[in-house]
Amino acid sequence: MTSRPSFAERLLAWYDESHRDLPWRRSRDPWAIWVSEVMLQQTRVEAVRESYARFLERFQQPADFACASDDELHAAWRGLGYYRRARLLRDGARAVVLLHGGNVPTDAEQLGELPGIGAYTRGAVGSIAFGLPLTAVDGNVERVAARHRALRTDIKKKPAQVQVRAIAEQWLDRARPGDFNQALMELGAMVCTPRSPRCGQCPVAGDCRARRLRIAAELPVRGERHAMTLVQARAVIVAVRGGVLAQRVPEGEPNAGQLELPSPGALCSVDLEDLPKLLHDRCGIHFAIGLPLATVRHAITHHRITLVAHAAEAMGRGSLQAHLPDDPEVPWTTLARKVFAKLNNTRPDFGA
DNA sequence: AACTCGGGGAG
DNA sequence: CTCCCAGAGTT
Repeated sequence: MTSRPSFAERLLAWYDESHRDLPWRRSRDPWAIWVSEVMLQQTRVEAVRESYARFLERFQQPADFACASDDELHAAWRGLGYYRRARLLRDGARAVVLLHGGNVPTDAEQLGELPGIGAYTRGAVGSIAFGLPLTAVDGNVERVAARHRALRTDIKKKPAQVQVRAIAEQWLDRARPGDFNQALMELGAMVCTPRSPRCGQCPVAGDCRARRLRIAAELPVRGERHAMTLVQARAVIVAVRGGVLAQRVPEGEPNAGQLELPSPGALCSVDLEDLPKLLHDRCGIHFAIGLPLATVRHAITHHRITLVAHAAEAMGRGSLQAHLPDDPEVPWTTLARKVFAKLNNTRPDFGA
């Protein structure tokens, strides 16, 4: 009786035949791989495509990014979200400069000790850039493993995580670990998708338990999600020479360090009558509030924000500074940019 | 173990 | 609308 090709053999044959030609798959430079892996954390491939080449051109080596300013960092990361990832990547780049002479360490343990590099990124960079026999378990791998073995326990809980690790370890092709890890993720992204999996195209469908049980689309099992919190926020638009007044988002709040329109906070529900006092508390300035100019919606983590931006005049400036609304180098929050975009649509003279 | 961080595209 | 994505750090 001839045995079926191994899981890795079938997967790699499929990958060699049909994988996407993505920019980071054309490089074996550990810094380029690292950057791509961090950008891809919780972020779609198409969103990363746009930022990736530009980032690497601006920051060709860890040492280049290690000395980036906060505003440079923000400009390079704009549109990707999770800006903390970028700061951790910079921390990691600084550690590489300080501890390893500017070269990404080829040792798995040293790799894993760098800021921002957890188990997944260590496995991805180590296997892809250096050929180390490490697994790289991400959401795709969790899903493929849960389905192939019909794991019905909560995929994010410890027991399932341990099982998925063991399965990936067993599957891993130690001759081509980097290609294997990418192939597993490619399968999750293109075939074993969260909804409507394309089992007919799957190279390992033959021994997939979930498919045999016809429960592939129901796996993996996830726990209850955090309920959405509705927020009715308000902000003011104060047009001055040189742009509009902006405040820095304080540390400890989402988007810390970026610029927002003066407001009691993007996650703070506000009645119109309370707005002047709350603004004074936050900015130390008295504002005369005018009519609403724009209403925009935005979602951040588990908050659903409806922001009303009012025309206003400021009695003094305090610590607020004027910035140009449409300058891509200014670290406006996405929420603020949505307001500007709306104003440009409804009042075409606004940006000028 | 639970919670936090952004944003957008698919279904 | 809802869900999920090449996760990691903090508490």
